[in-house]
Amino acid sequence: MFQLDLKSRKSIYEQVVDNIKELVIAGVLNSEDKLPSVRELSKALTVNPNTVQKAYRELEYQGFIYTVSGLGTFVTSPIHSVMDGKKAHELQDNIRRDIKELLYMGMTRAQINELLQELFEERGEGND
Amino acid sequence: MFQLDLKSRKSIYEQVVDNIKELVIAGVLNSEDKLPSVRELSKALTVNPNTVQKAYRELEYQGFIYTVSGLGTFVTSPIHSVMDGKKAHELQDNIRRDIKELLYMGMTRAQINELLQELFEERGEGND
DNA sequence: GACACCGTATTAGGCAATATAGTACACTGC
DNA sequence: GCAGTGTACTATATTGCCTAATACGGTGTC
Repeated sequence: MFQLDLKSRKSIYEQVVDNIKELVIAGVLNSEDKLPSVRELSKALTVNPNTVQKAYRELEYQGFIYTVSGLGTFVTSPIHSVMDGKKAHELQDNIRRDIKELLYMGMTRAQINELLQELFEERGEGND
Repeated sequence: MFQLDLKSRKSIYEQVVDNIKELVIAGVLNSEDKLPSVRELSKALTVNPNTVQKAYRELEYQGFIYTVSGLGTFVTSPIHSVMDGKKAHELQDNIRRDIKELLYMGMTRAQINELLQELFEERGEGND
């Protein structure tokens, strides 16, 4: 499914969270898709089931997945996690902080606009 | 100088790093300004001198400040920390990741452009 | 009901990072 | 010399992460 970087400063469960989040956002995992079970994924990654469980709990808290006891865990449809105000705020604050730092380092406004342009094109976004 | 949030998930030294970084980027602390001494700031924040020292070491590593033994620590002129490739890359990756997440959550391209617009205006930036 | 699969909870221990405390050393300017 | 600066070191307590092992309850199949 994905690889772990044991040399990373990030903890394992954080890496699991980030990787799955990316798969969902990129559309590799779609709404209502079933995720690997805790035991299955823990075996595949050769980590402890508790570690995977912690990652799933975090992903559920963030609204990306939901679980049905006895059945498994599934990808939430995006409509359910729409604009959780607090989270959107945090993301925007992060972006603001990072862009300010890039500007301080000498990056130009044009270069930043270019970065966004590439992102939008990559997603085949419209103009709204 | 600033306040610490002891309830935060962030460690103390990280909060010190972030706060000082913001002061530098916002222009509250200017190039060649002298920072409070390790002992002075640790007393003001009622934390251990070692914790402040760790924060200063990190800020020096990131290129925001420099130290002269026996004299103190000072703000680096921005020209010295220009576009450290690795760091700029990390920042851009962060921005990419956060914007993708915002788009997934339903934020529109227009709203994101607006966010940037506000940032640029706030800084009184030109058009390049 | 038996069984296999799911998520979940609990307890325990090891390890690393964080923060504290205290002490010591080298450098600079007066 | 002295006061102020950064820096280094040891030791300790606390916290978070990760592992290990075990147990419990829900669901679907037979």
